Order: sequence, then C-alpha cells, then structure tokens
Amino acid sequence: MIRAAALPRPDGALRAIGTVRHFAPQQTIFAEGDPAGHFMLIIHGMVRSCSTFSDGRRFIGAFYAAGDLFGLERKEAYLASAEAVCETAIVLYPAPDWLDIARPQDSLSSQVFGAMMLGADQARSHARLLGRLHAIEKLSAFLLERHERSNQRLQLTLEMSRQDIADYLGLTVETVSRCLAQLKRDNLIRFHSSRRLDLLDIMALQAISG
Amino acid sequence: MIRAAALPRPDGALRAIGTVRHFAPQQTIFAEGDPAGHFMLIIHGMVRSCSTFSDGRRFIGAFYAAGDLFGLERKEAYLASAEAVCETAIVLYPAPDWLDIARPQDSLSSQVFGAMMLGADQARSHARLLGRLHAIEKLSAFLLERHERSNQRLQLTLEMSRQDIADYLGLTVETVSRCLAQLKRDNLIRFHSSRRLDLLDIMALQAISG
DNA sequence: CGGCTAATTGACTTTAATCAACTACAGTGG
DNA sequence: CCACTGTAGTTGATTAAAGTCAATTAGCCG
Repeated sequence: MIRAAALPRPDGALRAIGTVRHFAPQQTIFAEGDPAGHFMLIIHGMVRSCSTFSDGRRFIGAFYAAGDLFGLERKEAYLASAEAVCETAIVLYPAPDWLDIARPQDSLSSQVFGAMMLGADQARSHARLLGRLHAIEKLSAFLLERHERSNQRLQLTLEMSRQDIADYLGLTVETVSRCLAQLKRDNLIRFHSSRRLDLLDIMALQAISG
Repeated sequence: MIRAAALPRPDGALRAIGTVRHFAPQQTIFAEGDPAGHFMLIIHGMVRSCSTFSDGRRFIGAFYAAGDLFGLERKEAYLASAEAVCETAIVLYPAPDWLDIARPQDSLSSQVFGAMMLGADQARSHARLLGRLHAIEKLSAFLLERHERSNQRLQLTLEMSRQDIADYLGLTVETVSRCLAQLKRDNLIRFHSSRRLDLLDIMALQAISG
C-alpha cells in the first residue's frame, strides 16, 4: 500500500518486530474470510489482492510491491485474498488494537479514522463492481446498496438523477433506464415515480448482483 | 463515509465544534484541486464525490448521505469535487494535524495510517479507471502506474501474467493482448519479451490514459 | 527435442454506447 | 387554470467496443 521508500526509516522499525515468511508463485498468503489478525510488509516480490465471484469471475483490486504494506482490515476477516504473484518475501505483524474499529470507540479521532477505513472499503467494493459486473448486475447491486443505507423497509427514494447513477456505475443513462425497465418487467421492482420505487424481491436482486 | 448511527455518540461531539453550511441542489461544496483544509459531516441531504475528464466524461466515486463523513484527504488538495445532489446541510471541521501525511513521520502507527490512506486513494483512482476508461486507455494507465512504481527509467518488467492484468483492468486476456499490440504498432512501447518492455513515449501514453 | 502453458491473432457474437425520437413532468406565465 | 417550455427519463434502431470461441505461435522447463 505505501512505498516504504517514501517514508523516513522505511522498514527498519517495522522489520524489527515482525516474522519473515517466503511464498512461491501463485501461493495464497491469506484467503477472503480468514481472521484478519495480521498485516504485512513486502520485502521483495509482488502480491495481488483478489476476490472471486461464485461463477468464477476473478477481480484483482491491487498489486503490492517491495515496501508496500497490505492486509490492513477494518473487519474481523479479510475482505479479499492475497496471493504471491512471483517468488515473494514478506514480514508479518500482529494488527494493532487501534485498527479494531469493530470495537466501539467515541473519540473524534476514532470517528474520523473509522470513516477513512470505511471509505477505503467502499472504494474497493465499488472498484470490484465496476470491474467485473454487467449492467444489469450493477443496477441490482446499486439498488441494494441504496436500500441498505436507507431506513425504509422496501421503499426506496433515489435522490440522484439517472445521469448520476450512470456516472457512478460506469454506464450511460440509456443503459440505466433500460436495465431498470428490465427489473420492472421481471417484477423485481415497482415504480411509484421515476425516483421512488419498491424492491419486490431482495433475494432475487442479491442473486443477480453476484 | 461512515454512518454516524454505526458509532456511539454519533455526531454530538463532532457537531459541537463545527460550522453548519447549507447547499442548493447541484451546488459545488469543494472542487478537485482546492486546498484540503476541512472535512465534513452531512446533517441531511446527499453529496456526490465526482471527477471530470478533460473530454467531459464524468465519474462519481461515491454518494454520501446523512451521518457520513467525507473530504478526508491525505493530500494538500482534494482529489475529487463534492457537489450537493439535493438540498443539503453539512458541518465543516478543520482537518486534524494527524491527517497531514505529507509531513514526514516515522512511528509505526504513522506508517500504518499512511498506508491505509494511500490504499484508499489508490482504490478510488482504480475505480475511476475501471468506471470511465476504454480498454486502450486502461492499458496506458496501467503501464504508467507500473512505471511510476518501478525504479527503471524506461524499462518495465511486468511480474504478473496477462490474465492478472485483465482481472485488474476489468478486461479479458485477449483484449489486453490486442491493446498492447496496438501500443506497439503505434511505437509507444517496444517488447523485449512478453513481460519485459520499454516505454518509448511517456507523454503519448499519458495523453491516451486521460 | 518434446510437451506444457502463456500469449497472440483471427473470425464472429454479444453487450452496451450512440444517435434519434418521443413521453412525462415540473415550473412559468398568460 | 391551463397552455408553453425546458429538462429528465424512456424507448427504438443502429454502431462500436469488447467478449467469446477457436486456432496458432512463442517461451519455458524437463
């Protein structure tokens, strides 16, 4: 994540307290869902952070090289797998307590720090959507995302225009409109007006969004 | 970024020290490149974080709603604009000193914190690439990104396979191969082997990658 | 040298973008 | 109150970009 060379005392302080480990090409360092108790610094080689969809599609969120830190997670579990791209050596560190945002904290700095972490997670999840989902899947995912952040049970009010949605999902207005029409045709959603709708089948929408 | 409801004492502590401001629909809160001296909490309404390409393409990186914090930047300047989607009220806070990663710090926690911030930026930049660039533009951007992180002047060694590149850029191996062939045809790159190449015209690659 | 995988290239198909009407709707002023 | 206007949204026809399928070539390691 960060190039050690860009910081003073690059890896000296860090390396002193960690455990060195070596990985062969294609070897898994940790898998999606593993308990996230450590973070890592790359000594040499390269690591890819990737996640796989149920149907086999794969998405790589980042490549990490010598000097980069990775595996910093807000959650209890890693959100993506890490695999060695080539012959790689890393140093392993126990995750510091202050990383544990799951634990309730209330200072201003904790709130700001938590917002940053959450923002990073959301950006990664957004990249995954943009990189590997089809138009109809993007729309399903978008509606579910909006639904999760609203308080309503089934009703959903979209504050933004179709153009905004298109620019968020990497599509055109026309495609957004057509996909919403298809979801309506399939009885997964119902419109009250162009910006107010009901989600009729959350499970089906989840199935579509991968 | 973070839903205040998910934290104890949601906005009480924060709201106490900030300045409330109101925005009309479509109004700009801050623009890409503005000095990043503040961050914001949304009281009500909705904000979009967006960036515009030289040719007019627009990309929205995130929507923020009531309770979300946004505008937390590692850099001196905001990396994307923020605009009100609808009638919106926010509270403005001065950015805390410890956000200023540009200033050299060397403690372990600073390194970890900096890595997280950088990782967030990279994920946002990756999302922008995935959302609004064409295949050839993605490849140009990818080569430049790899070049920046290598020490070589013009030579570039790709540690990863074409499949890895495809999964990183949201493309197929065939498209990756065809785009590299086109860049070669246009004399922007030259191959020594399939994973070793020279960048012959950085400026042209930058122009292509938007 | 042979056998395997990675990478390239070509032919064709599919998806989403583009271009072009057309409809719905909100706000304005007669 | 209702016609007029302008914007947002939808729908259809066509094109362009990238994906798929298939065959071939290049590298690599025994």
